[in-house]
Order: sequence, then C-alpha cells, then structure tokens
Amino acid sequence: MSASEEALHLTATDLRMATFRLARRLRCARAADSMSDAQLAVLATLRMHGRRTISALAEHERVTAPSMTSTVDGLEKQGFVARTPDEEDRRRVQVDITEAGTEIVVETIRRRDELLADMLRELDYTEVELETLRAASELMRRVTDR
Amino acid sequence: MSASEEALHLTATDLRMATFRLARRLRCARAADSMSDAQLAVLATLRMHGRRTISALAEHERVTAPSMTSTVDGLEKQGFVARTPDEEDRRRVQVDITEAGTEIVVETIRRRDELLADMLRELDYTEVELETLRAASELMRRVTDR
DNA sequence: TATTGTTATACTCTATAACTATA
DNA sequence: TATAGTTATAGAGTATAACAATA
Repeated sequence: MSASEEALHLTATDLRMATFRLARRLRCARAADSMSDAQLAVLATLRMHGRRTISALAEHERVTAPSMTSTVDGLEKQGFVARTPDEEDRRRVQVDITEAGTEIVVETIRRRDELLADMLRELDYTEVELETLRAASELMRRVTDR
Repeated sequence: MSASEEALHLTATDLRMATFRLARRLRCARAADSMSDAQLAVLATLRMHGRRTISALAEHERVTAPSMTSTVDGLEKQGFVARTPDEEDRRRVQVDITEAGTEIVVETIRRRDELLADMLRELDYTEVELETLRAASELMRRVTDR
C-alpha cells in the first residue's frame, strides 16, 4: 500500500469513529422527548426544502412509502405537519411543515449547537483548533455532497 | 457576543451539520442487513470492553433494562452473544460476544472504513487536507471523552 | 429492603404484500 | 398499465409497570 493510501485509510478510521461518537452524543439533545429521529429528520427536510410528497420524503430518507406514511401520520397527529391533496395530480399528497413543526426543529438545532458549543468551550480550544474543526466540517460536507 | 464566542458557535453549527450527515451516510454500510444499530452498538461495546451485565450494557447505551434484555435476546437468537449466569451474584447475567459476533463487528467496521476511504479518494484530498481531518477527529474525540 | 433481570403491555419505525384511487 | 398513497400484518426497539429471584 502506498504512503498516501495508508494515510487515506488511517484518516477514514479516525474520522469514522469520531463522527459516530459525536453524533451519538449530540442526538440526545432534542426539543421534545416525544420526537423520534425519524420524525425529526422529516421535519428538518421539510424546513430546508419546503413541501414534499410522501414519495419524495420516502426517497430522501431512504425508507419505503408505507413507512413514511406512518411517520407522517405521527407528525400530523402532533400538529407538526399538514397534508394537502395535490389538485394537479390527485393521487398525490403534499406535506407541509407547520409553525409548531418549525419551532421544534429550530429549538432542537439550537439545543444541539448550544450543547456542542458548551463542550468546545470547556476544552478551551484555541482559534487555530476551532479553525481546524471548521475546515474539517467543510471537507466532510464535500464527502456527503459528492 | 465576543469574537471567540461567535467563532465557537459558528464552529458548533458547522460541525454539528457535517457530523450528522456523515454519520447518516456511513450508517448504511453494515455486514448484515439483519443487524440493527442497537444490536451493533452492543456488539461493539462488548468487543471493546469485554463481558458486561445487562445493567451495565443498558447504562452504557442509555436505554432501560427491559429494552436491553430485548436487544440481547435478539443477538443471542442469532448467535452473536452468549448469556452466562454470574456465580458470585446469582441475580446477574454476564453477556459475552461470540466469534460470530466479533466477525460481524469487524466486517462492519471494515466496510464503513472502506466506504469512507473510497469517498475521500474520489475527492483527491491532499495530504494537508487529510491531516486536517485527522487533527479534527482527535479534537472531536476529546469532546466526547471529556 | 434494594438490586438484577424478566415478563406484560403499548407505541413507533421498519418492512412486504395487497388494496384503492388516479393518471 | 403504471403510479401515489394507504391499510394490513409482522418484527425490532423503545418505554413503564409489575414481578421473581437474589443480596
């Protein structure tokens, strides 16, 4: 294995472990205990990309349509999303996030960012170390976006 | 807000988003489709730390004891862990990972690292960029370990 | 009495198969 | 015929409450 191939694999291992541990830790922070990861993921998608059909949501979250129907049922019962029949294609149902749903997403994001900021603050990271984390975040973003 | 406080929060937001997205992407890679995240987490803990009681596993994974009983039931049925009564304190049950269980963990880790290494390779990251990712991984590890 | 683990019960998320309504 | 969504059904993971066995 070449030197750069070895660096690639060592980096992958380090980053994989660090990523899973940090995600696990941050996932505990949420705005409502009743909100599951699956529901939160749908709300975050709707907030970012606007109204979506059940099929589009299912594809984006990589679950089946019946599974997404169930998740949207739960969100609708809690008043976090609203279904609207599509007038152009009446097989379709458009799903919109409500104000209450938006609040939940915003508050959950705020709590997670606050938790992470607290953890970073406690470690007294220097400006250079924070810049390293931000540069790495951008490199990680390019990995998932590619 | 001071300049460093602002840097702290910007870093937290960037890192939170990058971490969740990458974890979500890597979580798809596993050695067996029948293996759930909950089961895999227990196997990884047992492989790293050795035999553990149901209570210790429940506390480590931050779930209730009945929930851990159910997860261990599933792993035992598949032959990935074995229960042994504790002779010193007969209320307790020790859980050990089996050879088959170890293989599943090792193979899942291998696939995730390979997937991430492939993604990094495709982006033609420089040695400096890989070093940034490794340095960030260490900074992230200190966050979760603290 | 307190602790360890299990069983009972219920809710959510997941899947596949079958169904309805619409294109 | 094909597509969008739902319903039916089943299995796993989660929880709380109640229980048995043991310390």
